Amino acid sequence: MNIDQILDKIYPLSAKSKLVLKENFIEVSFPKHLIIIRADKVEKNIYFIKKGIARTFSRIDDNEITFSFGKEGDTIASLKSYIANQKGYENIELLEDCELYELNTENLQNLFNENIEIANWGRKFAEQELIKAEERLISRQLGTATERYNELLKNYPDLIQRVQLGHIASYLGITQVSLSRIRTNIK
Amino acid sequence: MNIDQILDKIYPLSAKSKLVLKENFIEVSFPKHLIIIRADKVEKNIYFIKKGIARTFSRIDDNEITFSFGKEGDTIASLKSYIANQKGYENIELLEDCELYELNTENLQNLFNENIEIANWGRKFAEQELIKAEERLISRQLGTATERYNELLKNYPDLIQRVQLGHIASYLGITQVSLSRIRTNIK
DNA sequence: AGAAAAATTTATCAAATGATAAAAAAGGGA
DNA sequence: TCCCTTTTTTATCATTTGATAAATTTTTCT
Repeated sequence: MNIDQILDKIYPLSAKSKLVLKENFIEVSFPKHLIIIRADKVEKNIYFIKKGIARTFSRIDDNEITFSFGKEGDTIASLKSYIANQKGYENIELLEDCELYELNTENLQNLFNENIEIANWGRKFAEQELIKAEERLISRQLGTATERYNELLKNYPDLIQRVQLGHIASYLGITQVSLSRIRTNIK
Repeated sequence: MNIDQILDKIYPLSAKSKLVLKENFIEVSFPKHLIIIRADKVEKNIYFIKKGIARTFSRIDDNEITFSFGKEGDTIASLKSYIANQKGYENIELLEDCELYELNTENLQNLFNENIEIANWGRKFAEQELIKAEERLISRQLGTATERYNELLKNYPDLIQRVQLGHIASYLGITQVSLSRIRTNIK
């Protein structure tokens, strides 16, 4: 998924504004297992996934909780850093070798104040992330772990192939052992 | 909490832009128990709470799940309606007699395209809701029901006084009976 | 105030999940 | 390929939470 597709999906910009915004992106590659965003740091960059997959998680006294998975076209960001310039809650780990579009956000605030199209692009970006956050919140609260696992299988059949079970278990809010049990019963 | 305080808290507007935006608000009062936002409808209005308290919830085959509580200064909105003009996931019920600022959103899209300050106000509004949604998602996933109840008590001591236990239980993701049990053990 | 409705507590039993440990299977690197 | 590490499965027992029902307390309405 290329940068034009990613930008257009958020909000359609004029050719001119798009050029101005695109100047702030660079294309980068990072290896599997890299933790690209750290919970204890204020991050200056956000990323859009060109190719690969990532997961957002927090560590709570020895336990890891996975909040979301991101794939091609999705965002990798410390929202607290991006929005409030404060250190965030989440770590983000690359689960495959990834090609990313990196956006340094220091200059973005100036663009928001100068260019109304880019301001609205930023508005839509936040709004779309907000809808996704709400959907995650709702799906997490609905039904049993078994139901949520089946839901996940239905909506993201490729995820199971690309992500290890322990991460999926922590996404579902159960232990890896419980998920293994559930899978046995489904078969 | 008056409308100027609410608007300023989101993003500081020039006097002129603030007047333009404020023209779209009206002050309204509604009684306790009213369901002001319905999950099965596309809602044209969003609200800010001047006085009172509300809860956001979904009904899933006979069970109710409370996603959030809102108090003075908070927003009451069907995010899907506001952002995507589609029917939302959530019902919103007033838990007290409420005084609200009602914002009809049909004209808001035009303002976003015409006034860069208001566009940035809308951006900040979405960003702040996004941070809140993320915090809810994280807090819901952390620790046992007992820990989450104690956390809630610490952060919102007045909530217990104003909201009935069944709603708090469904917010914590447990049954009312379980919460009652937990409270007995804490004492 | 008094009656009716709603909310909360208490109790019992069943089901789901956690914690731990150990075995089996899969994956990665020299 | 082979060895070592990581991941997944399986098993056992303890704990938490759910479902249901009934009793008690609180709230609401006239």
